[in-house]
Amino acid sequence: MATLKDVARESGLTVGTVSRVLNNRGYISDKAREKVEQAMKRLNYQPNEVARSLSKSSSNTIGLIVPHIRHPYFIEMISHLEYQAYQKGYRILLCNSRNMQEKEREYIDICTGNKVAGIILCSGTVPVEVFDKIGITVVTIERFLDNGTAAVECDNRQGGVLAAEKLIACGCRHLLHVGNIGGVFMPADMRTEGFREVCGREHVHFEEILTEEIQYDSMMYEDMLEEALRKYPETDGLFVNSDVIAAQTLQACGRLHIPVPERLKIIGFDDVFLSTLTTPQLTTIHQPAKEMAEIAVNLLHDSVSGKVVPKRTVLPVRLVERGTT
Amino acid sequence: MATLKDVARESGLTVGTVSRVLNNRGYISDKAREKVEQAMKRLNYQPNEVARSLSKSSSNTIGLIVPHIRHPYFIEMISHLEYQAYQKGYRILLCNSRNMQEKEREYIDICTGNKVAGIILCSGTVPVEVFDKIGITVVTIERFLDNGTAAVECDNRQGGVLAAEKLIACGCRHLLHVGNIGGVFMPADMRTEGFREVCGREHVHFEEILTEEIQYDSMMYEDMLEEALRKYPETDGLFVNSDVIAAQTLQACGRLHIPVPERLKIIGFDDVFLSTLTTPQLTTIHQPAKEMAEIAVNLLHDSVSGKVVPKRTVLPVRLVERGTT
DNA sequence: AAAAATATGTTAAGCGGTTGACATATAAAA
DNA sequence: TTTTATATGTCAACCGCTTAACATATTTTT
Repeated sequence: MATLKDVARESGLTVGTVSRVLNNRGYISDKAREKVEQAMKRLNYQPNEVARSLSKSSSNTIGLIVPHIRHPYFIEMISHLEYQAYQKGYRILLCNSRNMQEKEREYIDICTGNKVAGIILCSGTVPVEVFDKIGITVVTIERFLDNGTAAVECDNRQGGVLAAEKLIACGCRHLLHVGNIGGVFMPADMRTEGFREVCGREHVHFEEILTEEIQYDSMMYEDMLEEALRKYPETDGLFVNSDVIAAQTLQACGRLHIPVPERLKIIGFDDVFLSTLTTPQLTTIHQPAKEMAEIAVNLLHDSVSGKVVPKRTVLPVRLVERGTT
Repeated sequence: MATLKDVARESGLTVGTVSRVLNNRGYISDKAREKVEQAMKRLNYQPNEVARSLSKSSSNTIGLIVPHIRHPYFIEMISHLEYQAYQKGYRILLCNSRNMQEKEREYIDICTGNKVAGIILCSGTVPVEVFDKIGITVVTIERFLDNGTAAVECDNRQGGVLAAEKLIACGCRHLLHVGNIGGVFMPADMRTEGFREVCGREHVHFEEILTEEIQYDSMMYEDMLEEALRKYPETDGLFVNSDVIAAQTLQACGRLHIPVPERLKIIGFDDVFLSTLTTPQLTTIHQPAKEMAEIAVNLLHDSVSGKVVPKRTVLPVRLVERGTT
């Protein structure tokens, strides 16, 4: 494999000049640039990114920490983030915390050890202090770190509001909401707030169920939903915190012979690919994942470049009506 | 950030000894190991993987090249591969070729530039020669490189056989198969072979449709399927090359008022998460993604370690019967 | 008691690119 | 013509870890 030195020799220039060309630094004539490029082509030169990273003590890799690769929401995020990162010359080091503090910690160490440019954090099992110590730029997506870390989120509260309003407008009077387990605060918890607010204002009765982590990890919500629908048989409107839950609710409804949307209306959250593949298709709250990903990468890039970045970016959601309402 | 030198000073030993401890090389006494570990803990030492990779001119990162992150099949693969890699001390550099030769080439360059330990290739838009040149260990999953590269695949032909036999056993007499577009050979093409074979042997009439890349990339098969079902209205048994296609076929059937499985039976392929979320749930050919991922990582690891590895590993598939048959 | 195995130290080159200090040469501007 | 901007060369340190060569000391084995 050819090195910078080889390119210097081949082009009749020095490493200094070649490096200048490579990094667009200082004075370079078109002639020199041309010569260097020719030489690189002839030698099929491939810069050694590892050496580069070492000498700059920073790579162009972004550590992407998610709690769950297979969860449709994170799939969308990963996909969009990869694309945005690629566009800006970053690579993605994929870190799956599996919602376990230990694994998340290890992956954080791996990120620092690999001198990532920054971390995009979609997981949240680790205390803030850990991030304070490592001295790496972090941007969160739909997570909250209480130390001023730049965060990108969607308007979760508004999502809850839209869902409740829609269900009530559809004539539902016995609502049920499946939200996140308490514990650490997450932006997604605000969905519940918005939902409660509207129900209160409109004097509509509602019940609440919080999902456990084990369900989140395994994406097995079916039994829980079946149980819930048995417990609250009068339920005629359901707002759940993800399309995965909504899809599994449909399965449960099938078993319980509850016609949707006739006897039960369902609204999910995220608007992922899956939501158009169920029968009926899911009415859901659209989360602008693409834009969130783009903004997250931009924030990271700007932040790494020393720019001042907004600490909080909230993007609008919207209701997408399909077949379950 | 503490360096090896700091650890050496702190432990009262030399870099040589510390490095020996870190890499489990040469003679080390338990006392020395203890001292080093204590010092590392006190200094909160984190080895600089970049420096390590530079000096070994190889990192512990695996370049994972997929053609499509959002496609349910690759999601499963990515998820399993991440886990297996993590278990063996490898990281994942996520590369999405988007089924474009140019992007795949670029990502290959990125992999070499980043001195990945090896590449796991689930994409296949680039000619073999490219891989011959780069001198990096490659393992393919469900792809074929005509240069002896180790490949992991499932028994695709058998999958086609099982599907055809099942449909025929269910009484279907007008079969339709949706397979891959021609062009480059892929193991998945063997599904079609197996299917044809059984239909021929059993004298059952069948039609074939090949999907275009644009559909694969966008995962928009619905219109195509609707058209196909219009073109072959007598179809009573359908075998498609992925669960995504099967799920979208169900949507098309909904619009065309074709009852499944009463008037049309459908068998998908892959057995991904999605297949239990449609209505009815998908009968499908189970691909042992977890095992394939594990084997792929093992092959890569062994191959990198200089061991001789099998050039071809074929894993069994099985029919999973659910609601569409 | 001699030989071999074990354990650590010392030193320094090497991985490949970055960067700064300083020198020098040419072209453009004042 | 002098000054200034532009362009390149030279040299060497540095990023942090690995590794080989060689020396030396302590144990263990024969």
